[in-house]
Amino acid sequence: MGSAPCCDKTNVKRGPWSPEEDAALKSYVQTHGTGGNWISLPLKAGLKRCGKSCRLRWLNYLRPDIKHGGFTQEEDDIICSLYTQMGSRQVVVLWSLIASQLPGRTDNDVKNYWNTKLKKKLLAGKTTSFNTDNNGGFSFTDAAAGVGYGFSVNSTSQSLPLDPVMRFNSHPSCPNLDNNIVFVASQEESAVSDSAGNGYVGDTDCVLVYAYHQQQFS
DNA sequence: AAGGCAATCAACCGCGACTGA
DNA sequence: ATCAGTCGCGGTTGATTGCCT
Repeated sequence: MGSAPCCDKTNVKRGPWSPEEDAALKSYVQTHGTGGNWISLPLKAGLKRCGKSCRLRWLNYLRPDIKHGGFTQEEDDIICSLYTQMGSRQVVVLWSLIASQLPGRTDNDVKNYWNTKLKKKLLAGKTTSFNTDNNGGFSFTDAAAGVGYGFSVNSTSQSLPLDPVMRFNSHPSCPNLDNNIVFVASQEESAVSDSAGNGYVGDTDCVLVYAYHQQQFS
């Protein structure tokens, strides 16, 4: 059972907001507040918009404390640092949590900034590849450093953990990278697992990972 | 000048979580 | 305990802008 639609999509305006709509929404919220109900707000404010759209517009653009413009180096560092800590522990990145550490920035801002700028910035630096085979074996290559590690599954390594990071660290020939591996993108969603060892499926050709050390951001 | 392409970012979508009746 | 309504989130899309040829 999915959620009930929040509005009649045939009767709401979509797409970019006009200055008039911005003014109407801003004026209404500043005068009356949201009333704890975004769904009924557009009607009261005289807007032909979906309540969710109003909420997003207010939170991401119209709020008085929103900071517009480019990110500072300090903000870059905070985002990278938090992403590193989260990315190695879970598949879903909590953009709202990262944004909460950056006054005036929204989760949408941070997410966009990461996807368009920071991710590429890191890729241009120390890039690595993570390859798996059909038996659960894998290799780890750091192109920038010109170093590669890996192993094949055999009778003695079958008991390694499912989680690729744990498996990597469990293997005697591999360095213990622990928090410094971050799973950023994969060719198959199923190739990404959480650090608890759940859900990793090694049926993909290659999982791209970034491995970098904390001191890069210190 | 114009067309193609890539980058950017505002906005939308879908779904799980939460809350109150 | 259940259910409907709403919120809030991450992921994705698409319009716009700017650059390059």
